[in-house]
Amino acid sequence: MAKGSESERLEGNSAGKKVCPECGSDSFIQDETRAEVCCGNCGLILDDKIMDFGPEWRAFNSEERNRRSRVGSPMTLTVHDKGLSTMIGFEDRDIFGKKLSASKRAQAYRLRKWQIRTRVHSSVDRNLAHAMAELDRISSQLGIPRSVKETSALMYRKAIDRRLIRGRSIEAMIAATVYAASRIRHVPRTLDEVADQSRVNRKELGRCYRLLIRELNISIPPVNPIDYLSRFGAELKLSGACQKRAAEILEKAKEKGLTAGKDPTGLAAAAIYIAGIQEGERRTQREIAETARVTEVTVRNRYKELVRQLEIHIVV
DNA sequence: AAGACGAAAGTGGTTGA
DNA sequence: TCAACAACTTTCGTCTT
Repeated sequence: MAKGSESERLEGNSAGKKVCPECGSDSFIQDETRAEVCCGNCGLILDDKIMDFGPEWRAFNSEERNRRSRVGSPMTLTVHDKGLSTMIGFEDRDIFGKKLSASKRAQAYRLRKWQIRTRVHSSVDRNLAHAMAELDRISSQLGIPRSVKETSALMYRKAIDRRLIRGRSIEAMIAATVYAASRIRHVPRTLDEVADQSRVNRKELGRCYRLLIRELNISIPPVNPIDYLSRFGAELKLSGACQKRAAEILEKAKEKGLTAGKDPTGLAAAAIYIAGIQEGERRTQREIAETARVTEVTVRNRYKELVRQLEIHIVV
């Protein structure tokens, strides 16, 4: 729902159809509070100078001024202090580069000491600092857009509040939030992909994920195979038309109830195989199976099924 | 020779008693 | 807790392009 309205606005603002120069995807995420537009598939930031078109509120007191001010660095949840703090520097010089007096220097030293103590040395913050570093690592490995990263970070913070982290590994819980967030934001990664990039095995990851959604009362609908198309399509260098064709096939399959209980990656792979043949961009079953991380047999079974049930005629 | 096909046996996860 | 079960994987021999 939100995704649709975002991309509509984007297309409305620009002349012609916009596609990501990095991966060719045409889904974008627009974030006015961060003044950014990024690719919904690979997370490439396409425009970081968009205007805030919100009303120019006037402020009548200092509280309102703080709330309504639209300058300053953007807030982010992926840094353990949300990126808002000012660090007291290490050089004992003032802004003009002049040496500080002895008493000022002593004061700066004390401030620094307390800043470090309060910032990183409380156990929650230490945990968060570690977790956010891991989140950075994992999401860059998986090529995950920043909006998903923010969602993960938010979930992790909630998990800490609900005391779900103690006694469990930070890596496992972060990986679980990444998996969950990628599904929520419709750029799913498979359990295996996430597990491969963390030091957690698939089983443990699955357990943490289930715990997370149960305890935080999050309901995540089953993965829609269509959500995989842009990523697999980009990896296989398929045209937009071909990806669109694959999406149509999956829509029809869904209407006919052929998708229930089937591995969504396998379905996406099969649809891509069929669409590739129809659009003259044939890829072998093995190539597709590899990118979708299923076996050729699965691609084959699904595609045979689709062809039969949807009465698709393929001219080879 | 590469790709596609399909049978058969094996695997991990879910369901229901 | 266990067995039945469906979906998927692995493996392999055969057919097609």
